Amino acid sequence: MISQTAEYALRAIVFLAMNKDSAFTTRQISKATRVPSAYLSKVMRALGKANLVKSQRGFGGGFILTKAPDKMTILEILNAVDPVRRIRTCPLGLEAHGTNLCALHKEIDGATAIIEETFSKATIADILSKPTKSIPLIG
Amino acid sequence: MISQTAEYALRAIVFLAMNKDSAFTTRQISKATRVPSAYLSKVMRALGKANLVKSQRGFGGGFILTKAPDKMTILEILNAVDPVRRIRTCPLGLEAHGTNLCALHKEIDGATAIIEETFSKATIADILSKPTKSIPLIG
DNA sequence: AATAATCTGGACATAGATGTCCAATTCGTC
DNA sequence: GACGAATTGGACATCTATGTCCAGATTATT
Repeated sequence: MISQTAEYALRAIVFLAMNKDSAFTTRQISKATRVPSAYLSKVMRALGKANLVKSQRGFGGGFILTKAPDKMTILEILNAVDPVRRIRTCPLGLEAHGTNLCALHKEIDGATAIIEETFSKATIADILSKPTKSIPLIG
Repeated sequence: MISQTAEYALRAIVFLAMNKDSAFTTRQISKATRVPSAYLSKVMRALGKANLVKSQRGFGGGFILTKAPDKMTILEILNAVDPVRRIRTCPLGLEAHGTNLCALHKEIDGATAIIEETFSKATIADILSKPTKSIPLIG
């Protein structure tokens, strides 16, 4: 459904949102989210480029969210690391089709649109506030 | 959204459904759907194993659907080549979570469920009957 | 200023998805 | 039965996603 990288990015963001007033290092986030730390480093860079987290180098540095969890959607995070790709032109490259998708690709794109819509409405704050038997990520 | 392999499988099935009374060879399907023929051969095998097409070897052989297009759903085809994976246990492998997904994974699995639901309701016959400016796959 | 902690960027390694190829098998036609 | 058409199965090649590593830059502390 979503890539491994996207899964990692979401875990990291949720973790930061749970502790949104302090910065955390890659190693700390890695430990809490069980994401390989070297790889997480890459993912965090991508999140930084997309302006979802800001980073501070050096001693006492780390990552922190750039905005409140209720302003941050799952879709934004996915798009930062592994963009949702809508189908805009005929995947067969048929000139005659061009921008008019056939029914098959309309259907697939329709499903993609539903996902996009669903994830655009789901904020990180929603995740944190949802009653559940398991605290997100940890124990 | 869906893998390349799944896209290819859907094209092949739709093509066969459009001509559901005769058999077509890999080469013919490949030409019509613009799927690399050697790779399509593999995809067709997978569809055969899943009992969505039956094959006939030798002269005059080829592939034909095993059932009517209105009995065949997109989900079945996806599951034949690239199964929709629901999240059933905590992806972090946290013992304490076990089968109780945290809110993040509930959300992701929820989206997966929506896709599963959508595609389980969409039959190949639906695709063929939908009014559209572009005939599926061809011209 | 020296040091240690931390991110940044990029090179490299591994694994899985995608794609190609060929020998073996099956089947219809002659 | 010989031949050509077609699938089957598996080996191999290539590309992309995932994962590891290290040198360089930045920062707080001393």
